[in-house]
Amino acid sequence: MLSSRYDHKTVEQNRYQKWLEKGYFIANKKNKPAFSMVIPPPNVTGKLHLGHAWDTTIQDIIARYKKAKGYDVLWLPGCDHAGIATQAKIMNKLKDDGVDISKLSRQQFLDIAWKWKDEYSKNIHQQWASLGLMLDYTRERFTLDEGLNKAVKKVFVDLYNDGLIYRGEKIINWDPVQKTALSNIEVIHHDDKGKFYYFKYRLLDNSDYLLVATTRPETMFGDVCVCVNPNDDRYKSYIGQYVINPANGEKIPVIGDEYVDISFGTGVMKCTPAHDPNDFEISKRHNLARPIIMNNDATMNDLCGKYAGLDRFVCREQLVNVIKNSGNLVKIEEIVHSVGHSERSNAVVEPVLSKQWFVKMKPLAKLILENQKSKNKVKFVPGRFNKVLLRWMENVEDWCISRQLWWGHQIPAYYKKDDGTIYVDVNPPKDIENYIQDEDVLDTWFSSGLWPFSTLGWPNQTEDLDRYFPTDVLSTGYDIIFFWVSRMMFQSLYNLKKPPFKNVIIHGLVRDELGRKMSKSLGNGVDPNDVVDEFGADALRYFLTTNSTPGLDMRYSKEKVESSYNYLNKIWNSARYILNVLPSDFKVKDINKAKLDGFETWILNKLQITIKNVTKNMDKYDFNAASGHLYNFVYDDFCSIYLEMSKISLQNNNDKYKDIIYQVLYKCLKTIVLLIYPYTPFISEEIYLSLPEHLESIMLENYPKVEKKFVNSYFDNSVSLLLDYIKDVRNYKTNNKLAPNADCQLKINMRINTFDNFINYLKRFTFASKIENVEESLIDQNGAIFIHNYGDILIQVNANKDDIKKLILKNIENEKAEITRCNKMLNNPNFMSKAKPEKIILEQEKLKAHEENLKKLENQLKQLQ
RNA sequence: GGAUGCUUAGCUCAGUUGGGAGAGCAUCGCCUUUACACGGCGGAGGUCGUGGGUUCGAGUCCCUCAGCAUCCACCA
Repeated sequence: MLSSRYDHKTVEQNRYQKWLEKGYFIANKKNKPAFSMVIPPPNVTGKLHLGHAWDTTIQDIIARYKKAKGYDVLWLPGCDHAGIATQAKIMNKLKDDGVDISKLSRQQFLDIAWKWKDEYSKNIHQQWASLGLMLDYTRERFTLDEGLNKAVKKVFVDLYNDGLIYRGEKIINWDPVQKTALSNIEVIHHDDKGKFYYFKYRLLDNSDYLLVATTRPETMFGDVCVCVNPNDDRYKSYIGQYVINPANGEKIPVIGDEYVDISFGTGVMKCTPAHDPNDFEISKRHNLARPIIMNNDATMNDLCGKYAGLDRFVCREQLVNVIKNSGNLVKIEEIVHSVGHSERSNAVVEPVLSKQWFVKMKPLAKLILENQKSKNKVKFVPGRFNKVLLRWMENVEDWCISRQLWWGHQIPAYYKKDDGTIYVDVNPPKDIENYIQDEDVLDTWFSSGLWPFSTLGWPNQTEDLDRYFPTDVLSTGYDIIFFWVSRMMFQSLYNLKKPPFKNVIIHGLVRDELGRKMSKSLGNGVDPNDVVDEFGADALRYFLTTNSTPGLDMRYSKEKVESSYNYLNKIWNSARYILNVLPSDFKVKDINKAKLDGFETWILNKLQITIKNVTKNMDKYDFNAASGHLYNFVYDDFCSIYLEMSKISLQNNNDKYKDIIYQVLYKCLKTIVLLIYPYTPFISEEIYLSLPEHLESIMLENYPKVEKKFVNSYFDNSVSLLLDYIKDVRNYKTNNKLAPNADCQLKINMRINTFDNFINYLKRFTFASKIENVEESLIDQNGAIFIHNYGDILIQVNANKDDIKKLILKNIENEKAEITRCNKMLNNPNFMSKAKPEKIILEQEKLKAHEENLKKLENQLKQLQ
């Protein structure tokens, strides 16, 4: 028996532990078709946020739904080592603890990091448990574990041998705080206030100068020339001459290069090959030197004279002053321009020439582009994200994969000590003592990209790989399509010749109640733990998955979590009522449909429609729509109508029919619980286990199926009629300031078949003392008449004649408008020839009904006058 | 500069092939009726961003413009 109030804490307590102990989460049902997903591995840097809760709840709903549908479901958990983020966090903590980081060895650091990882993955496990996620922990993996390392090394070596990984010197994005290279997409561009400095680069004889504008004066120490467009008549003649760099007094040539945009700025550009990607390209064309002028912490180096050792921005300020004093500063413009920042440290990224490892992207991008034209196309939900991916892949540049960190997969490249010969292999060279392994590690996303197959045992041909790969669904946010989805796709297509998943469900971000992105600096983050504590995991899960549209952001709303909670309370209490009303010797029996009366036929039909609609939308991963159908059924059809009506039925029927009502109540309740179960497993399990007959757990149940024998809409019209009558009387009473239970007498004129007890139901819900069935509706001079589309009710109360007249006139107007509308359509040759036949018949029937109503109304109006 | 998404009730949002505008919260009135006051019943509230087009018919399809948001590329 359920307690009198829905209390999420008692419902959710210990439940997860029991599911775990029973092994319900473990995939191994070999006799069933396989269905698999891998979790997007969260970073071991902190707590899970609402975005994780959203993403994983979507997956849990799918997992539980598919399991109930008869699949052998594998949902594989794991965490990501998150190289830069984790290393930075650990280093900061060590600093705070007073540890001298400079004295830390690589191995010492790694020992600390692994302990950190254990601690944080423990937190993550706790959060997964509190959300109720159906994860198969027997297969849990970590992106830095041994198996993954084996996969990473193999992929690196294969790509290297295929010429798709190379080591080269290029301009990369340098994070001077983390002191590592970054890939292009780890750089966040946003508009910052800046300055545009105009400097004179004077000719050697000081007869003239070229005006050069720059936003980064400190890079002038790396200038090797000044460029103009050879087609620019203003400056053509300067090509071949020399000018003086006002920063260091060095003489540099003026060269012509068509890259220079004649219409931009002054039309003269300084060229700093080691600190700008475009300048680097120019230097290749003109065979220029590429001096690097900064240290790896973005302080100036020895090439910068007295500025050596100064931070780049301090240097900038001082240098500008010096040049100003020398008379070579013309003006400073305040501008807003886009500046690249490190995704993790937020430091201004310094473009700098550096030797790094790269993945050659064009051939790999081609694999994706071709796959998305083939039968094996990965289906994106919503579909537009496929285009987002393709557009990016079409323009993708080579991927810088080496990171100057310790926490990650160390690159399996070895350099011979004497001559630097490179050796790349999954195993170290035999004469390892003659080699040094590359110190760098790989970008975290390199190993995440192998996640869908490395976790299943690849490169070994394991049973799991055979059974569960490719995975069926991947769910993730749109913010990591480029980082992760694309990389998994080409890695899988390259290494396994198959796409890694069949469907990708893309969702948005969870924002705060004001629509702002949740962030630490704003302090507006909502901790899922707090929400679970206050409203329960079920309410949170329901809120997250039913208040959003696929692919769009959502706002967190405490009100809506609360409303979800109230919905669950509604289900809880309806269950409590039903379980209370069922006789103690209740046994589940087949319902003989031949013996069903109106309301039972009606509700069972509604139930079938609900099962159909919910299932249809579950299959489309449209959880908002699916839950909406159930919600309407629960509130409107079941609780507001059937449950209330069944109270009357139970009073007015014999024991035989009462038993049918019990069976129907039971069936509805059980079906509701099974349908909502994927969303809200805890409360569903609790109610399920309270049912008179049940299995060991709702997790072993099958998903409801439409029972065709109960599809029967015969009584729909009469139930609608009854409900309309009730509603109209209530409405009438409210509008006439009568108490809901005020006595009234009804005269009704029924023109359709109804069912037993129709009058009893009507009486009970309108508090009518007398109900008469009359041939024609009449206006009673003592009371009001109520006019209805299907029939008429005469409500005998003391009412104002004018009000009645008004009401009739209003109804006449409505009917006329409807008739006009119908006529317009039916007289339209295009409608008649193009519309579906059933639509035409429908319109004709409507027209007929409206015309009849109009006649009656006009008749009534006449009587009243 | 390119691309995408959004604009519907006071607020937050649904609205699936074009065929009588919906929910939650808020609000107003009535009801403590024996599942639920975390409730029930009834109501009020919308020229569906602007302007045009297609259509018998447009929140829905096409075009224009505006505002907001996001992504990509970026000029020194």
